Amino acid sequence: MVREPTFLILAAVAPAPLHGYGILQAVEQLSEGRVRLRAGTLYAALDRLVGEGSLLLDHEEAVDGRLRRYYRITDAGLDALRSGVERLEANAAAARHQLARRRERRLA
Amino acid sequence: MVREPTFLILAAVAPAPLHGYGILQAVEQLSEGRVRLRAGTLYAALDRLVGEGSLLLDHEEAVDGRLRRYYRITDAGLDALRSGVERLEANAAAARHQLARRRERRLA
DNA sequence: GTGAATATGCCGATGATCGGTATATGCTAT
DNA sequence: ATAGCATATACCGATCATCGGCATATTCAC
Repeated sequence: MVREPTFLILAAVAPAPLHGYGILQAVEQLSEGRVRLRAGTLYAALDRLVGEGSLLLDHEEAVDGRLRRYYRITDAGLDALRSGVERLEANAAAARHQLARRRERRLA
Repeated sequence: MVREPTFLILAAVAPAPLHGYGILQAVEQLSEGRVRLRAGTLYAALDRLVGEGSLLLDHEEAVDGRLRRYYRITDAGLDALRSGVERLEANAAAARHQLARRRERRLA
């Protein structure tokens, strides 16, 4: 399964191409501050996701002499993200069901 | 974050004490066949979860000369499971939101 | 002029999971 | 009878994503 940082990186890039540092901030917002990516995690994940075909380098932009490398999500990346969403929801629902079974058992 | 196999193990044990092999089968059912735990993953996770205080050894039972070791979830384990559920749901919702933003952008 | 934000990237360590193997019993089909 | 499968626990080395820290360079604010 795709892990939390990778999942949120894919989610961050889904709407439109975004550069590394922008992804860092987007992930923090998306997760309401719960997940602050380490730079090492981010750039390693970007390389890996490009290698897998989930992302691709869209273009590079120089802003104030600082290079921005924009990544775009691919169809394969979208598939991975969508199936990840379904998987998270299925696992959450299964766990909720188990917690409900526990409550029933407690009352019996 | 708690990973998928660990999360499903906690969910499996939530309703009532269960032994290792029973957990293996419960996780497979809970995940609708998507997750088949390796024995190594399972027993290592059980030891780890007991060490963390999320599970504890409830009792041992001998059935047909085979020892069954029953594990029970603790209050700390329930807290971990519940916050895991919320986290999965929040991440799934955030990703769905991003996918919707993408669709809006495509149409514009 | 010091520190924070922006921006990318490398590196070693950690740790959960994978995949395989070992051991032992009981059941079932050939 | 015996080979294979299910039950049941457990160890082992390998993999790999993430963590945590460090390096580098520029711009902006105090």
